[in-house]
This record gives sequence, C-alpha cells and structure tokens, in this order.
Amino acid sequence: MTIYEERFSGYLKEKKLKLTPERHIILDGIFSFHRHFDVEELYERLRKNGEKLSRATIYRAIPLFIESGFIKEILHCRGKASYEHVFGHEHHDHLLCIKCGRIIEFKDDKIEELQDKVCKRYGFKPVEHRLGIRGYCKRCIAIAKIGGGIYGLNTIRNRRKSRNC
Amino acid sequence: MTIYEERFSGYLKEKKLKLTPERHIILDGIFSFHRHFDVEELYERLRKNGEKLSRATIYRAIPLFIESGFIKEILHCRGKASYEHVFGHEHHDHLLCIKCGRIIEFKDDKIEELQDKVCKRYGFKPVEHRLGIRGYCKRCIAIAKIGGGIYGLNTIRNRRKSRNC
DNA sequence: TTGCAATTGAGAATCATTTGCAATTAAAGG
DNA sequence: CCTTTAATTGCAAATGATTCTCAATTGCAA
Repeated sequence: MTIYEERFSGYLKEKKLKLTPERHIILDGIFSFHRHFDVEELYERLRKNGEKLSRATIYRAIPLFIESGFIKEILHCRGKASYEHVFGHEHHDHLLCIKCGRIIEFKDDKIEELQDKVCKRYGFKPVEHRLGIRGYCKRCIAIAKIGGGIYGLNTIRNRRKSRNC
Repeated sequence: MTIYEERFSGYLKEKKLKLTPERHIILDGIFSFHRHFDVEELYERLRKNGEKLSRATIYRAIPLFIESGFIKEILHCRGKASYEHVFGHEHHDHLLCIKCGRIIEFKDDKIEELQDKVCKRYGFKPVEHRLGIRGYCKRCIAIAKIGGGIYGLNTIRNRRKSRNC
C-alpha cells in the first residue's frame, strides 16, 4: 500500500465513506500521472488501461480528493476544470494562455516569501494559494505578429472560436 | 462621455471593432454596479433597466472587457464565471478564510513587480492575474485556540456541500 | 452615401458536469 | 461467514452555462 493509499483510506474511514475499487483506481490514476489533467483525460487514460468505471464516478470522487488535500483545482479554461495532484510535490503557479490554452508552470520563491509576509501582516494562517496569470504565450504572440499584432482581429476571433478562457 | 467610455472607444478603434449601442449599455451596466457579477445577473439588471439586448451579446462582449482591462474574472464556482470591474480601482488580491469565508483584500506592489518579471522570463504577455490565498483568518485562529481546533467537522462538511469553491 | 466587415438577436447546439434511480457492495457487528 | 444498512455505482437523462449559426442590421472609413 502506497503512502497515498494509506492516507486516503484513513481519510475515508474518518468520514465513514467507503474505499471502493473505483476510488482506488482513480487514486492510482491521479498519482501515476504527473501533469495537469481534466476529468475526461483521466477517464480515457484509465479506460485505456483497461479499467472499468464511469465518468460519473470520477466526478463524484473529485471533491473527495480535493478535500483530503490530494489534488487541487487549477485555472479553468475552455469551460473545463483542470486539476493536479499536490501530495508530495512542490508548489508552483501558472501562466495560462488565453489563446491556445497552454499552461506554463513557474515557481518563484520571492513571490512565496512576500505572500507569507502579507499573511503575517494580517495575522492570517495560509493553507494554500493559487496564483494564475492569464495572457498570451510566446508562441501565440509570435503568430499574432505575422497576422497583424497581438490584438489583431485574428486573435480576437480565434479566442472566440476557442471558447475564450 | 465618461473616462471609461472614452477609453473603451479608443480600445475598440485600435482593434477595428465597433462601438455599438449594446456595448455601450453593457459598459455602463458594468460600471454602475460595484460588486461582483455574473453574466446572468448583469443581463437581468440591464433588462430591468429597460435595456434591450441579448445574453449572447454580453457573452460576446466579456472577452473584450477583460482584454481591455476593464473587468477581470474573479472566480469560477458551480460552473459559472464571476467578474468585477477594475478600471479606476486599484488592483488587489485576496485572502480567503476557509472557515468563516471572510475575504480580506490586500495589495502588494512587490508581488506585482515579481509577476511581471516572471512573465518577461517566459515571453508571456499578461492580461490579468489572480492571486488568492486560502487559510484561516486572525479571528478564526483565535476561536480555534479556545474551541476544538481549526478543522471542525462543520467546516469540512460545508466545504464539500459548496463544491470546494 | 456606399460598401462591407463587424455585430446583433434568437434560439438551437454544445459540452462539462450533475442527478435520479435501481442494483450492487463495503464494512461493521454479530 | 452472514446480516444489515448506508454508501456507491453505472447508466442515461437532465441541467445549465456558454457558444454557435445565420439572416438581418449597422457602424464607420472612404
């Protein structure tokens, strides 16, 4: 039993919830993959792995994983929620391209420090934080330059087409 | 013409977009209301005001307002996006107490600066950003010290009911 | 005034997420 | 092992925010 499994089963017991095979499968799926994921991706990955379970079960399990601190939701894009696992990983923040949807991770200790300072200033005990910057990524800027500038018509049209984030 | 109308019309012209009566109505609607709003609320408010325009037009205008820096998206809860206007208001970030729900606004220029630096590092052009720190506020920490601990069952249950927003 | 690309409204379409329900099952206590 | 019971599942239908389609309209540059 991995440390996550142990911790998760403890969490469930405490809440009088059941450790079902499905939840086990989902947990493994989450921790066997080290990138952002959304429900559909997770579902398909598990399916390809031969697992049998339904989307609904995953949707129903997500809040449990969030609440127990295993995953957290990161920025919404294209009307879809994305998650990443958190347990045992270093914290980082995100740049989200509102044109192509790309997510760039970054980490900046100075920013973290300043956040702690702010918390101290307010007598606030931080548990987690989320910093997301939306804008245009390098590649989309380059493409836009050919087509007439970052804020050209193309950009706006494309953003609309791609369900602006 | 108000200063935001002027600025918005400049923005549109630059992008070869049109300043339609509908966009004007939406702009006024946004700035005549000083709280968070979602599209449905804005739509109904304008309707009650006797304005004739469709939801679709509002949805289509939102990206323009975001991109031109007039509003920003503040949270996605239960599948719905909320916005607040920004123009003429200083930017601020949030401390969110996960026990009592209090929101404390703060501003830190140093953090903003560092964010810009990060963007430069990645060749990223920021449009807007969001920083939210979740944790426990001063008052709740004080209460917890007397009572039974920060993580009361109610807290956890309520968080689940509200879908971890 | 004209030409035309941008915009609009209305409702249909989309698509992620949620829910109702009947059948199944984990887990606690015999 | 057996029973009991509330939790869980899968499926499909429902929901609900957002986007799209398209014909008709309109802002605005020339």
